[in-house]
Amino acid sequence: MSDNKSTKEVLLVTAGKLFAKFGYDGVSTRMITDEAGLKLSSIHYHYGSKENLYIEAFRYAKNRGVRICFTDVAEENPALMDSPEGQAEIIRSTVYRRFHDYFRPDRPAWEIEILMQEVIKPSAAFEMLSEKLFKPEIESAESFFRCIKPDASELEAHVWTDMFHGQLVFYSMIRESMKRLRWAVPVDVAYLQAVSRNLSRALILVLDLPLPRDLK
Amino acid sequence: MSDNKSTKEVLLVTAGKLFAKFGYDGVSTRMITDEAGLKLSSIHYHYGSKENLYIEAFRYAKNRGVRICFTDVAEENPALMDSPEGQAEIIRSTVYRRFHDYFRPDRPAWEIEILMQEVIKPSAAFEMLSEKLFKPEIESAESFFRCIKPDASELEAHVWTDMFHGQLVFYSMIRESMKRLRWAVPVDVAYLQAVSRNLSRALILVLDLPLPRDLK
DNA sequence: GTCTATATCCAGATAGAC
DNA sequence: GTCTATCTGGATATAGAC
Repeated sequence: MSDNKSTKEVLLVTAGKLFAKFGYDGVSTRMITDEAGLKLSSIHYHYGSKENLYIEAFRYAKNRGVRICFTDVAEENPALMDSPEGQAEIIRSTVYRRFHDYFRPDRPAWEIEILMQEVIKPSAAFEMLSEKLFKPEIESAESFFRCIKPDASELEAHVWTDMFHGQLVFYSMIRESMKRLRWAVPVDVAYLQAVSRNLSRALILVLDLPLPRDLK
Repeated sequence: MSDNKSTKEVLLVTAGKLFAKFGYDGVSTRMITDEAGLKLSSIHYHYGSKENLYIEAFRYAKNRGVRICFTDVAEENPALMDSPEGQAEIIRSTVYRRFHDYFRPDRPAWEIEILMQEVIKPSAAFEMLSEKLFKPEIESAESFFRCIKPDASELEAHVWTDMFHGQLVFYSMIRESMKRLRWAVPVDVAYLQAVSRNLSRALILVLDLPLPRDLK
Protein backbone atom coordinates (compact mmCIF):
# COMPACT_ATOMS: atom_id res chain seq x y z
CA MET A 1 0.00 0.00 0.00
CA SER A 2 2.70 2.47 0.94
CA ASP A 3 1.47 6.08 1.07
CA ASN A 4 -1.24 5.61 -1.51
CA LYS A 5 -3.58 8.20 -0.11
CA SER A 6 -0.88 10.80 0.10
CA THR A 7 0.14 10.43 -3.53
CA LYS A 8 -3.45 10.66 -4.63
CA GLU A 9 -3.97 13.82 -2.63
CA VAL A 10 -0.79 15.40 -3.88
CA LEU A 11 -1.95 14.81 -7.43
CA LEU A 12 -5.34 16.31 -6.72
CA VAL A 13 -4.04 19.46 -5.11
CA THR A 14 -1.26 20.00 -7.63
CA ALA A 15 -3.69 19.51 -10.48
CA GLY A 16 -6.26 21.77 -8.85
CA LYS A 17 -3.80 24.62 -8.57
CA LEU A 18 -2.75 24.29 -12.18
CA PHE A 19 -6.29 23.91 -13.55
CA ALA A 20 -7.38 26.97 -11.60
CA LYS A 21 -4.53 29.01 -12.99
CA PHE A 22 -4.32 27.88 -16.61
CA GLY A 23 -7.67 26.24 -17.27
CA TYR A 24 -8.31 22.65 -18.29
CA ASP A 25 -6.85 22.98 -21.78
CA GLY A 26 -3.91 24.99 -20.56
CA VAL A 27 -2.60 22.19 -18.35
CA SER A 28 -0.94 19.02 -19.60
CA THR A 29 -0.74 15.84 -17.58
CA ARG A 30 3.05 16.10 -17.67
CA MET A 31 2.90 19.56 -16.12
CA ILE A 32 0.95 18.10 -13.23
CA THR A 33 3.19 15.11 -12.57
CA ASP A 34 6.40 17.10 -13.03
CA GLU A 35 5.16 19.70 -10.57
CA ALA A 36 4.16 16.98 -8.12
CA GLY A 37 7.46 15.10 -8.55
CA LEU A 38 5.67 12.01 -9.84
CA LYS A 39 5.48 10.07 -13.04
CA LEU A 40 2.93 10.53 -15.77
CA SER A 41 1.24 7.18 -15.31
CA SER A 42 0.37 7.95 -11.69
CA ILE A 43 -2.53 10.06 -12.95
CA HIS A 44 -4.04 7.15 -14.82
CA TYR A 45 -3.41 4.74 -11.99
CA HIS A 46 -5.14 6.94 -9.40
CA TYR A 47 -7.73 8.78 -11.47
CA GLY A 48 -8.05 6.94 -14.76
CA SER A 49 -7.89 10.04 -16.95
CA LYS A 50 -7.09 13.71 -17.00
CA GLU A 51 -10.76 14.59 -17.21
CA ASN A 52 -11.59 12.53 -14.15
CA LEU A 53 -8.76 14.13 -12.22
CA TYR A 54 -10.21 17.52 -13.10
CA ILE A 55 -13.66 16.50 -11.92
CA GLU A 56 -12.30 15.16 -8.64
CA ALA A 57 -10.28 18.31 -8.00
CA PHE A 58 -13.37 20.27 -8.79
CA ARG A 59 -15.56 18.25 -6.41
CA TYR A 60 -12.98 18.65 -3.68
CA ALA A 61 -12.98 22.43 -4.09
CA LYS A 62 -16.75 22.53 -4.20
CA ASN A 63 -17.10 20.75 -0.88
CA ARG A 64 -14.84 23.12 1.04
CA GLY A 65 -15.75 26.45 2.62
CA VAL A 66 -19.00 27.64 4.09
CA ARG A 67 -20.72 29.86 1.54
CA ILE A 68 -23.39 31.39 3.72
CA CYS A 69 -26.19 33.09 1.77
CA PHE A 70 -28.66 35.84 2.61
CA THR A 71 -31.42 33.46 3.60
CA ASP A 72 -29.10 31.55 5.96
CA VAL A 73 -28.26 34.73 7.81
CA ALA A 74 -31.90 35.71 7.91
CA GLU A 75 -32.82 32.34 9.41
CA GLU A 76 -30.16 32.63 12.08
CA ASN A 77 -31.95 35.67 13.44
CA PRO A 78 -35.45 35.96 11.96
CA ALA A 79 -36.25 39.15 13.86
CA LEU A 80 -33.83 41.02 11.61
CA MET A 81 -36.22 40.65 8.68
CA ASP A 82 -38.82 42.80 10.43
CA SER A 83 -37.07 46.17 10.20
CA PRO A 84 -35.15 47.99 7.48
CA GLU A 85 -32.23 48.26 9.93
CA GLY A 86 -32.26 44.50 10.38
CA GLN A 87 -32.47 43.88 6.65
CA ALA A 88 -29.47 46.12 6.11
CA GLU A 89 -27.64 44.18 8.79
CA ILE A 90 -28.36 40.90 6.99
CA ILE A 91 -26.80 42.34 3.85
CA ARG A 92 -23.78 43.67 5.70
CA SER A 93 -23.22 40.38 7.49
CA THR A 94 -23.73 38.15 4.45
CA VAL A 95 -21.41 40.16 2.25
CA TYR A 96 -18.77 40.30 4.97
CA ARG A 97 -18.92 36.61 5.73
CA ARG A 98 -18.92 35.57 2.12
CA PHE A 99 -15.87 37.67 1.35
CA HIS A 100 -14.22 36.26 4.41
CA ASP A 101 -15.01 32.72 3.31
CA TYR A 102 -13.78 33.23 -0.25
CA PHE A 103 -10.69 35.31 0.36
CA ARG A 104 -9.33 34.47 3.78
CA PRO A 105 -5.56 34.15 3.56
CA ASP A 106 -5.35 30.56 4.79
CA ARG A 107 -7.65 29.39 2.04
CA PRO A 108 -5.91 28.26 -1.13
CA ALA A 109 -7.04 30.58 -3.91
CA TRP A 110 -7.32 27.73 -6.39
CA GLU A 111 -10.29 26.27 -4.55
CA ILE A 112 -12.32 29.31 -5.51
CA GLU A 113 -10.77 29.92 -8.91
CA ILE A 114 -11.46 26.44 -10.22
CA LEU A 115 -15.14 26.93 -9.39
CA MET A 116 -15.33 30.37 -10.96
CA GLN A 117 -13.67 29.17 -14.15
CA GLU A 118 -16.80 27.11 -14.72
CA VAL A 119 -18.99 30.19 -14.58
CA ILE A 120 -16.89 31.91 -17.17
CA LYS A 121 -16.18 28.95 -19.40
CA PRO A 122 -18.70 26.19 -18.68
CA SER A 123 -17.34 22.70 -19.25
CA ALA A 124 -18.88 19.26 -19.08
CA ALA A 125 -18.98 19.58 -15.28
CA PHE A 126 -21.19 22.66 -15.42
CA GLU A 127 -24.53 20.96 -14.93
CA MET A 128 -23.35 19.15 -11.80
CA LEU A 129 -22.16 22.48 -10.46
CA SER A 130 -25.02 24.68 -11.41
CA GLU A 131 -27.64 22.51 -9.74
CA LYS A 132 -25.86 22.08 -6.42
CA LEU A 133 -23.74 25.18 -6.15
CA PHE A 134 -24.87 28.13 -8.22
CA LYS A 135 -28.62 27.73 -8.51
CA PRO A 136 -29.38 27.48 -4.76
CA GLU A 137 -27.05 30.40 -4.25
CA ILE A 138 -28.77 32.57 -6.83
CA GLU A 139 -32.23 31.59 -5.71
CA SER A 140 -31.44 32.37 -2.11
CA ALA A 141 -30.28 35.87 -2.97
CA GLU A 142 -33.24 36.54 -5.23
CA SER A 143 -35.82 35.32 -2.77
CA PHE A 144 -34.25 37.48 -0.08
CA PHE A 145 -34.42 40.59 -2.25
CA ARG A 146 -37.98 39.88 -3.33
CA CYS A 147 -38.92 39.34 0.28
CA ILE A 148 -37.66 42.69 1.50
CA LYS A 149 -38.74 44.55 -1.66
CA PRO A 150 -41.97 42.84 -2.72
CA ASP A 151 -42.78 45.63 -5.19
CA ALA A 152 -39.56 45.22 -7.13
CA SER A 153 -39.65 43.63 -10.56
CA GLU A 154 -38.11 40.25 -11.22
CA LEU A 155 -35.48 42.03 -13.30
CA GLU A 156 -34.44 44.19 -10.38
CA ALA A 157 -34.01 41.19 -8.10
CA HIS A 158 -31.79 39.57 -10.72
CA VAL A 159 -29.70 42.69 -11.14
CA TRP A 160 -29.15 43.09 -7.38
CA THR A 161 -28.18 39.44 -7.13
CA ASP A 162 -25.72 39.85 -9.98
CA MET A 163 -24.12 42.84 -8.32
CA PHE A 164 -23.18 40.61 -5.40
CA HIS A 165 -22.05 37.60 -7.37
CA GLY A 166 -20.41 39.72 -10.04
CA GLN A 167 -18.02 41.18 -7.50
CA LEU A 168 -17.18 37.74 -6.16
CA VAL A 169 -16.47 36.38 -9.63
CA PHE A 170 -14.49 39.46 -10.59
CA TYR A 171 -12.17 39.43 -7.60
CA SER A 172 -11.73 35.67 -7.77
CA MET A 173 -10.53 35.83 -11.34
CA ILE A 174 -8.63 39.06 -11.93
CA ARG A 175 -6.00 38.96 -9.22
CA GLU A 176 -3.24 38.00 -11.65
CA SER A 177 -3.98 40.80 -14.08
CA MET A 178 -4.49 43.27 -11.23
CA LYS A 179 -0.98 42.48 -10.07
CA ARG A 180 0.26 43.60 -13.45
CA LEU A 181 -2.01 46.61 -13.87
CA ARG A 182 -1.73 48.10 -10.38
CA TRP A 183 1.44 46.56 -9.03
CA ALA A 184 1.66 49.20 -6.28
CA VAL A 185 -1.73 48.27 -4.79
CA PRO A 186 -1.94 44.59 -3.89
CA VAL A 187 -5.35 42.92 -3.89
CA ASP A 188 -4.86 41.65 -0.35
CA VAL A 189 -7.00 41.25 2.75
CA ALA A 190 -7.22 44.99 3.37
CA TYR A 191 -8.21 45.63 -0.22
CA LEU A 192 -10.92 42.99 -0.17
CA GLN A 193 -12.25 44.32 3.11
CA ALA A 194 -12.66 47.70 1.46
CA VAL A 195 -14.43 45.97 -1.44
CA SER A 196 -16.74 44.15 0.93
CA ARG A 197 -17.55 47.36 2.77
CA ASN A 198 -18.24 49.20 -0.47
CA LEU A 199 -20.44 46.42 -1.82
CA SER A 200 -22.49 46.34 1.38
CA ARG A 201 -22.97 50.08 1.20
CA ALA A 202 -23.94 49.92 -2.46
CA LEU A 203 -26.52 47.18 -1.95
CA ILE A 204 -28.01 48.81 1.12
CA LEU A 205 -28.25 52.22 -0.54
CA VAL A 206 -29.61 50.88 -3.80
CA LEU A 207 -32.31 49.03 -1.85
CA ASP A 208 -33.13 52.25 -0.02
CA LEU A 209 -32.36 50.79 3.41
CA PRO A 210 -30.73 52.72 6.26
CA LEU A 211 -26.93 52.47 6.46
CA PRO A 212 -25.61 50.84 9.65
CA ARG A 213 -23.45 53.16 11.73
CA ASP A 214 -20.15 51.57 10.77
CA LEU A 215 -20.87 51.96 7.05
CA LYS A 216 -21.62 55.69 7.15
CA MET B 1 -4.94 38.07 -56.70
CA SER B 2 -8.50 36.77 -56.57
CA ASP B 3 -10.37 37.71 -53.40
CA ASN B 4 -7.32 37.80 -51.14
CA LYS B 5 -8.62 40.40 -48.74
CA SER B 6 -11.90 38.66 -48.26
CA THR B 7 -10.31 35.34 -47.30
CA LYS B 8 -8.03 37.06 -44.86
CA GLU B 9 -10.96 38.82 -43.22
CA VAL B 10 -13.04 35.67 -43.05
CA LEU B 11 -10.19 33.94 -41.24
CA LEU B 12 -9.83 36.79 -38.77
CA VAL B 13 -13.49 37.01 -37.88
CA THR B 14 -13.98 33.24 -37.68
CA ALA B 15 -10.91 32.89 -35.49
CA GLY B 16 -11.97 35.82 -33.32
CA LYS B 17 -15.34 34.26 -32.60
CA LEU B 18 -13.78 30.93 -31.68
CA PHE B 19 -10.98 32.43 -29.57
CA ALA B 20 -13.53 34.55 -27.69
CA LYS B 21 -15.66 31.50 -26.98
CA PHE B 22 -13.11 28.80 -26.22
CA GLY B 23 -9.92 30.69 -25.43
CA TYR B 24 -6.63 30.46 -27.27
CA ASP B 25 -5.78 26.95 -26.09
CA GLY B 26 -9.31 25.73 -26.66
CA VAL B 27 -9.20 26.43 -30.40
CA SER B 28 -7.23 24.47 -32.96
CA THR B 29 -6.22 25.83 -36.33
CA ARG B 30 -8.24 23.11 -37.99
CA MET B 31 -11.36 24.23 -36.11
CA ILE B 32 -10.89 27.69 -37.53
CA THR B 33 -10.37 26.67 -41.14
CA ASP B 34 -13.13 24.06 -41.08
CA GLU B 35 -15.55 26.64 -39.71
CA ALA B 36 -14.45 29.13 -42.35
CA GLY B 37 -14.64 26.57 -45.15
CA LEU B 38 -10.95 26.95 -45.92
CA LYS B 39 -7.86 24.82 -45.78
CA LEU B 40 -5.43 24.63 -42.90
CA SER B 41 -2.51 26.21 -44.71
CA SER B 42 -4.49 29.39 -45.41
CA ILE B 43 -3.78 30.47 -41.85
CA HIS B 44 -0.05 30.23 -42.35
CA TYR B 45 -0.21 31.86 -45.74
CA HIS B 46 -2.14 34.87 -44.49
CA TYR B 47 -1.00 35.18 -40.89
CA GLY B 48 2.15 33.09 -40.51
CA SER B 49 1.07 31.36 -37.31
CA LYS B 50 -1.81 30.69 -34.99
CA GLU B 51 -0.42 33.10 -32.43
CA ASN B 52 -0.18 35.88 -34.96
CA LEU B 53 -3.73 35.28 -36.11
CA TYR B 54 -4.84 35.59 -32.50
CA ILE B 55 -2.97 38.85 -32.06
CA GLU B 56 -4.45 40.27 -35.25
CA ALA B 57 -7.98 39.28 -34.26
CA PHE B 58 -7.30 40.81 -30.91
CA ARG B 59 -6.00 44.09 -32.40
CA TYR B 60 -9.02 44.26 -34.66
CA ALA B 61 -11.37 43.89 -31.71
CA LYS B 62 -9.41 46.42 -29.69
CA ASN B 63 -9.71 49.09 -32.35
CA ARG B 64 -13.48 48.90 -32.64
CA GLY B 65 -16.04 50.63 -30.46
CA VAL B 66 -15.85 53.93 -28.67
CA ARG B 67 -15.16 53.24 -24.99
CA ILE B 68 -15.88 56.66 -23.56
CA CYS B 69 -14.55 57.12 -20.00
CA PHE B 70 -15.55 59.40 -17.16
CA THR B 71 -12.94 62.03 -17.97
CA ASP B 72 -14.05 62.18 -21.61
CA VAL B 73 -17.60 62.94 -20.58
CA ALA B 74 -16.38 65.48 -18.07
CA GLU B 75 -14.34 67.22 -20.76
CA GLU B 76 -17.30 67.36 -23.12
CA ASN B 77 -19.09 69.58 -20.65
CA PRO B 78 -16.69 70.88 -17.98
CA ALA B 79 -19.41 72.78 -16.12
CA LEU B 80 -20.82 69.46 -14.92
CA MET B 81 -17.85 68.98 -12.63
CA ASP B 82 -18.80 72.01 -10.57
CA SER B 83 -21.92 70.63 -8.88
CA PRO B 84 -22.82 67.31 -7.26
CA GLU B 85 -25.77 67.10 -9.66
CA GLY B 86 -23.43 67.47 -12.61
CA GLN B 87 -21.01 64.89 -11.23
CA ALA B 88 -23.87 62.43 -10.84
CA GLU B 89 -24.87 63.17 -14.43
CA ILE B 90 -21.34 62.37 -15.62
CA ILE B 91 -21.58 59.00 -13.92
CA ARG B 92 -25.00 58.27 -15.31
CA SER B 93 -23.98 59.22 -18.81
CA THR B 94 -20.65 57.36 -18.78
CA VAL B 95 -22.16 54.15 -17.47
CA TYR B 96 -25.01 54.32 -19.94
CA ARG B 97 -22.80 55.04 -22.92
CA ARG B 98 -20.29 52.40 -22.00
CA PHE B 99 -22.93 49.71 -21.64
CA HIS B 100 -24.41 50.83 -24.91
CA ASP B 101 -21.01 50.60 -26.59
CA TYR B 102 -20.23 47.14 -25.19
CA PHE B 103 -23.59 45.46 -25.51
CA ARG B 104 -25.46 47.02 -28.37
CA PRO B 105 -27.12 44.26 -30.37
CA ASP B 106 -25.43 45.01 -33.69
CA ARG B 107 -22.00 44.59 -32.13
CA PRO B 108 -20.55 41.09 -32.35
CA ALA B 109 -20.12 39.83 -28.80
CA TRP B 110 -16.77 38.26 -29.61
CA GLU B 111 -15.15 41.66 -30.05
CA ILE B 112 -15.67 42.33 -26.36
CA GLU B 113 -15.17 38.79 -25.11
CA ILE B 114 -11.76 38.37 -26.70
CA LEU B 115 -10.58 41.48 -24.87
CA MET B 116 -12.05 40.42 -21.54
CA GLN B 117 -10.49 36.97 -21.77
CA GLU B 118 -7.15 38.74 -21.43
CA VAL B 119 -8.17 40.29 -18.15
CA ILE B 120 -9.13 36.93 -16.75
CA LYS B 121 -6.36 34.86 -18.25
CA PRO B 122 -3.52 37.14 -19.33
CA SER B 123 -1.56 35.83 -22.30
CA ALA B 124 1.49 37.09 -24.15
CA ALA B 125 -0.62 39.88 -25.60
CA PHE B 126 -1.47 41.27 -22.18
CA GLU B 127 1.22 43.92 -21.99
CA MET B 128 0.23 45.40 -25.33
CA LEU B 129 -3.33 45.57 -24.10
CA SER B 130 -2.79 46.79 -20.64
CA GLU B 131 -0.77 49.80 -21.68
CA LYS B 132 -3.07 51.00 -24.40
CA LEU B 133 -6.46 49.76 -23.33
CA PHE B 134 -6.83 48.95 -19.64
CA LYS B 135 -4.43 51.32 -17.92
CA PRO B 136 -5.73 54.56 -19.47
CA GLU B 137 -9.23 53.33 -18.75
CA ILE B 138 -8.49 52.62 -15.11
CA GLU B 139 -6.55 55.80 -14.60
CA SER B 140 -9.32 57.87 -16.10
CA ALA B 141 -11.88 56.44 -13.72
CA GLU B 142 -9.64 56.79 -10.70
CA SER B 143 -8.67 60.36 -11.44
CA PHE B 144 -12.33 61.24 -11.89
CA PHE B 145 -13.27 59.77 -8.54
CA ARG B 146 -10.36 61.40 -6.77
CA CYS B 147 -11.28 64.70 -8.34
CA ILE B 148 -14.86 64.69 -7.11
CA LYS B 149 -13.97 63.11 -3.73
CA PRO B 150 -10.54 64.55 -2.86
CA ASP B 151 -10.79 63.28 0.71
CA ALA B 152 -11.25 59.65 -0.30
CA SER B 153 -8.39 57.23 0.17
CA GLU B 154 -6.56 55.72 -2.77
CA LEU B 155 -8.15 52.40 -1.83
CA GLU B 156 -11.64 53.80 -2.13
CA ALA B 157 -10.95 55.20 -5.59
CA HIS B 158 -9.72 51.77 -6.67
CA VAL B 159 -12.75 50.02 -5.27
CA TRP B 160 -15.20 52.38 -6.99
CA THR B 161 -13.35 51.94 -10.25
CA ASP B 162 -13.51 48.17 -9.87
CA MET B 163 -17.24 48.26 -9.26
CA PHE B 164 -17.68 49.79 -12.70
CA HIS B 165 -15.23 47.58 -14.57
CA GLY B 166 -16.20 44.50 -12.60
CA GLN B 167 -19.74 44.70 -13.92
CA LEU B 168 -18.52 45.14 -17.48
CA VAL B 169 -16.22 42.14 -17.20
CA PHE B 170 -18.90 40.06 -15.50
CA TYR B 171 -21.60 40.64 -18.08
CA SER B 172 -19.18 40.24 -20.96
CA MET B 173 -18.13 36.81 -19.79
CA ILE B 174 -21.05 35.08 -18.13
CA ARG B 175 -23.74 35.24 -20.79
CA GLU B 176 -23.32 31.60 -21.75
CA SER B 177 -23.62 30.30 -18.19
CA MET B 178 -26.47 32.72 -17.44
CA LYS B 179 -28.38 31.18 -20.32
CA ARG B 180 -28.09 27.83 -18.56
CA LEU B 181 -28.72 29.06 -15.03
CA ARG B 182 -31.63 31.41 -15.70
CA TRP B 183 -32.96 30.25 -19.02
CA ALA B 184 -36.25 32.09 -18.48
CA VAL B 185 -34.58 35.49 -18.15
CA PRO B 186 -32.40 36.32 -21.14
CA VAL B 187 -29.47 38.67 -20.67
CA ASP B 188 -30.64 40.93 -23.48
CA VAL B 189 -30.80 44.65 -24.13
CA ALA B 190 -33.54 45.23 -21.58
CA TYR B 191 -31.65 43.29 -18.94
CA LEU B 192 -28.44 45.19 -19.55
CA GLN B 193 -30.29 48.48 -19.43
CA ALA B 194 -31.54 47.54 -15.99
CA VAL B 195 -27.97 46.65 -15.02
CA SER B 196 -26.68 49.98 -16.30
CA ARG B 197 -29.37 51.84 -14.39
CA ASN B 198 -28.64 49.94 -11.20
CA LEU B 199 -24.91 50.48 -11.50
CA SER B 200 -25.36 54.22 -12.01
CA ARG B 201 -27.57 54.39 -8.95
CA ALA B 202 -25.10 52.39 -6.89
CA LEU B 203 -22.11 54.53 -7.85
CA ILE B 204 -23.98 57.79 -7.32
CA LEU B 205 -25.35 56.71 -3.94
CA VAL B 206 -22.07 55.27 -2.72
CA LEU B 207 -20.36 58.55 -3.61
CA ASP B 208 -23.04 60.43 -1.72
CA LEU B 209 -24.18 62.42 -4.74
CA PRO B 210 -27.78 63.39 -5.47
CA LEU B 211 -29.73 60.94 -7.66
CA PRO B 212 -30.91 62.37 -10.99
CA ARG B 213 -34.69 62.42 -11.35
CA ASP B 214 -34.87 59.46 -13.73
CA LEU B 215 -32.89 57.23 -11.35
CA LYS B 216 -35.07 57.81 -8.30
C1' DG C 1 1.98 1.32 -6.67
C1' DT C 2 5.38 3.11 -9.36
C1' DC C 3 8.34 2.86 -12.99
C1' DT C 4 9.93 2.73 -18.34
C1' DA C 5 8.69 2.21 -22.84
C1' DT C 6 5.59 2.76 -26.24
C1' DA C 7 1.14 3.18 -28.82
C1' DT C 8 -1.98 6.42 -30.81
C1' DC C 9 -3.56 10.63 -31.92
C1' DC C 10 -3.79 15.43 -32.93
C1' DA C 11 -1.61 19.76 -32.79
C1' DG C 12 0.99 23.56 -35.52
C1' DA C 13 3.80 24.23 -39.30
C1' DT C 14 6.06 23.47 -43.99
C1' DA C 15 7.00 21.92 -48.97
C1' DG C 16 5.85 21.99 -53.28
C1' DA C 17 2.31 21.09 -57.11
C1' DC C 18 -1.03 23.76 -59.48
C1' DG D 1 -3.50 31.98 -53.31
C1' DT D 2 -5.01 27.65 -52.48
C1' DC D 3 -4.46 23.01 -52.53
C1' DT D 4 -2.49 18.07 -50.89
C1' DA D 5 0.85 15.67 -48.52
C1' DT D 6 3.91 15.45 -44.94
C1' DC D 7 7.07 16.64 -41.02
C1' DT D 8 7.78 17.12 -36.12
C1' DG D 9 6.51 17.59 -31.57
C1' DG D 10 3.60 17.04 -27.74
C1' DA D 11 -0.61 15.32 -25.96
C1' DT D 12 -3.34 11.35 -23.47
C1' DA D 13 -3.30 6.85 -22.52
C1' DT D 14 -1.67 1.88 -22.07
C1' DA D 15 1.41 -2.36 -21.41
C1' DG D 16 4.11 -4.69 -18.80
C1' DA D 17 8.49 -5.04 -15.80
C1' DC D 18 9.59 -4.57 -11.01
